[in-house]
Amino acid sequence: MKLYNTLTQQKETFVPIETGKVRMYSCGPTVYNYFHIGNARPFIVFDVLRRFLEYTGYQVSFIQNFTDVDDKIINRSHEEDISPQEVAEKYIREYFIDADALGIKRATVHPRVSEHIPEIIAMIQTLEEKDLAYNVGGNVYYHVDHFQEYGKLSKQSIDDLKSGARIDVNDEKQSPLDFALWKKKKDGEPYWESPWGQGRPGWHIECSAMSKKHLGDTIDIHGGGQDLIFPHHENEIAQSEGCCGKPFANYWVHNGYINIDNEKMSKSKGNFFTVRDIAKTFDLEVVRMFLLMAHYRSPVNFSEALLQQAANALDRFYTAKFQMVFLLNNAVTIAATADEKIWITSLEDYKTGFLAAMEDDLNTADAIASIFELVRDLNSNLDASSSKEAIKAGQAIFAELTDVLGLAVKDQETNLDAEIEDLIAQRQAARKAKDFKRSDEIRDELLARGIILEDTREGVKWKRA
RNA sequence: GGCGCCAUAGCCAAGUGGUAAGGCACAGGUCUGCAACACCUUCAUCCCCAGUUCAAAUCUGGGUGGCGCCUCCA
Repeated sequence: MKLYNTLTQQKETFVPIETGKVRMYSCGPTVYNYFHIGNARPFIVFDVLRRFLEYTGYQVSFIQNFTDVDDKIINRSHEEDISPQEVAEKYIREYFIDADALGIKRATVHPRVSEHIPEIIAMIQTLEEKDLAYNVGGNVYYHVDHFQEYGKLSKQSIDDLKSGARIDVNDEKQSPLDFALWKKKKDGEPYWESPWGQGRPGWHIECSAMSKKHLGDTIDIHGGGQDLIFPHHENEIAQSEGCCGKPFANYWVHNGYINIDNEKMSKSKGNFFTVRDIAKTFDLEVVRMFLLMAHYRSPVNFSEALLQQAANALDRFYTAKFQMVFLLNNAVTIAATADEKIWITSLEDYKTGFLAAMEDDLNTADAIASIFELVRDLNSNLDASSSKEAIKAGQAIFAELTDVLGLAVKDQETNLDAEIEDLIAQRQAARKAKDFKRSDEIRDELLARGIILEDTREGVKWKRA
């Protein structure tokens, strides 16, 4: 497949380091709060990339960290009057609740900073030995001027960065661009013993250390939001390549922002919606659909109206999926006819289109268009006279494609209250007796209870509103 | 100041040289007791100007408008 590589600023054919295997790392959340929809985008995008790579036959080692040592967590622990560890534990649990509802698979490993302090210390020591780090009274900084390639990811020269840098009040640093690898302990903060005294790691070093530990010195794909390109990923490169003397990641993949009224959504701007809040109004699968209907690198605007559009679109998938279940349960013929066999073969075209889209820099928008075309075909060509073989073929290709995207994964509910079942039966009796007034009353009442009835050619069906 | 991104129908959104995918909404039709679902039909020449080319939404130059990074941030 082809992936847009931020490092080279062009689409490149993906070639893994080791045949058949992919090592990828994606920056995970700082666990101090519920995550917002802007955070959700990379989680979903890289989940889909991972699924697609697995679908195409790769064995994927996918690492997504939890940042559980951080200023924001410490602040939160003071606010909530619990320990930083408890804050982190709490929001890691909450992360999984939302991530599960978004259809995000668990990473191969979800490493935590607090469990990698020895690796972090070792890495900083190596950087010190290579004259890429210096200690100022317990604070250790990265010596940016000593890393020749600094700026290669963000396409900035050190001089340009310096001229753009805000005045730094920290006069310990030899250059304003130098960043902390190890922070000296302050009162009321968690700390670990180190060669430089008690303290804790800086933000950037954790990803370098955890990536190295779980995936090795050079990885295939490193992902994250575009806002991490500088300084975070630039600094990761400086640390990892400075330490190991090898390329850190071959492909740097960055997703675009989510905007509110055309402005970037971010916690610092305060214009954000947490996924947890959205879950009150929408099934979170709708959020997944919404995001995948656009290319991962384009900015997307967020609003409830747009989410509703996505919800309606997703309904189309489910209507087709459930219709096939219904048809299969009622089908009388087993084997496909000659015409059906030809039709079954023709379904492969949708897969071809889907794959071409996904292979072109993960074009999920185009891939979803292929699924919509498939859905129209299924709706047009499968009916009560279809054979089980044909219906199963339709189900198989639909499931195969939607599974790659993690969409339309839910099964139809089958259990209804006896009372509601009874009402449906009463309505059927009324309809038979041409008592449409009564039958419409019942339909309205069920709608009020969140049950939508549809009288199809094959009989009455229901679904949740 | 440096670096980068974007501008396609009412809304969303694919499309990097050959005369505009898909979804939502809307309208008309088939189906239905009605409705819903489904299906059929209708709905754009791609921000502006100039250029390259037999041919450009797609390449080049210049505008206009919007956004992002350079500071914690997905």
